[in-house]
Amino acid sequence: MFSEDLSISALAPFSFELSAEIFRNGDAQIRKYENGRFWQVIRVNHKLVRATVESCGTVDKPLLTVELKSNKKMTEADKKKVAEIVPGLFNLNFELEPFYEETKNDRIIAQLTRKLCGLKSPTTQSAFEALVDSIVEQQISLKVANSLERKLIKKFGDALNLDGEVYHAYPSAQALSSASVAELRSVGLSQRKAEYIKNASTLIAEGKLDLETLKTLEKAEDIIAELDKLKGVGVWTAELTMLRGMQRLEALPADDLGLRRAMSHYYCGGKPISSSEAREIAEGWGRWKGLAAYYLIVAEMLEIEP
DNA sequence: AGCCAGGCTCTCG
DNA sequence: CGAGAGCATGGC
Repeated sequence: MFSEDLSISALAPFSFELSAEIFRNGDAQIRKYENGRFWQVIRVNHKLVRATVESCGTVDKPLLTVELKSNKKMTEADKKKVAEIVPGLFNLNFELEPFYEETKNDRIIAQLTRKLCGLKSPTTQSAFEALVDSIVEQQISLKVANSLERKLIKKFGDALNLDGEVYHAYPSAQALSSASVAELRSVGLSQRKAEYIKNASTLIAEGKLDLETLKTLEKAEDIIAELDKLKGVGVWTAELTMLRGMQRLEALPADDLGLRRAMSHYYCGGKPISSSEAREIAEGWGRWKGLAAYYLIVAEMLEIEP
């Protein structure tokens, strides 16, 4: 087993503890945060590497240490690649101050951002992962979806064996493309979702769809429109893919039940709201409405009141 | 037991 | 076109 260490800085303010909290009840073989340590398998130049991240700085002077373990020897080029990948996972280079400035007129968001200062939203290593997860999560409860996602990852994701402990990377588009619909269904997916996932994976594996280019489009609405063309992908799935997998935080997923619950909790005394009411409330949230939405969801999860 | 859960497509009228 | 059925599994 080979081991390497490096340290990575982040734009302040950044709270690693708050930002990693969302992974607390993750799967230890996939991605988890526990006792101040976050780990997951990442793909680095075709090698599988377990990255373990800890904070050794503060919110105002953030610094992270990353420990890498692999069965293959890692080069300087690999370490350099990790120094690009890890900041993406936690949006380390996103500047929060302009976001805080733009939302200061919304009393509730302003108070929550103060209590959650330094919280950044996570991003999957590839946009593909966010797309597939979002398709899996359509309509069903998050508990069911998480169970299906874990099965999908463990069945189709490459395994990394370190000292007898097995970890899984997220399945590649190639792996899900070459699986049969029946195999995909065996993890509990419906016929339709298995077809959607196989279809999107095949387009990507064949180079007919490039999500990593799509995410650079200037207008968020163009990204959503492009994703929406995929079979099985509507606006909700497109917005979640963008927010979770493309570091594009402009979209407000107003159709999202979880967000509407959080908004109703903080803005309407728990009375259920429609998606158009959600859009009205979010008028004052500035440019990164998806990030404001994330603050609400995390605040609700941590039972923080303004 | 049965209904709903962080949607979407297809089919009818 | 708008409304309605169907989907997979787990929790209540």
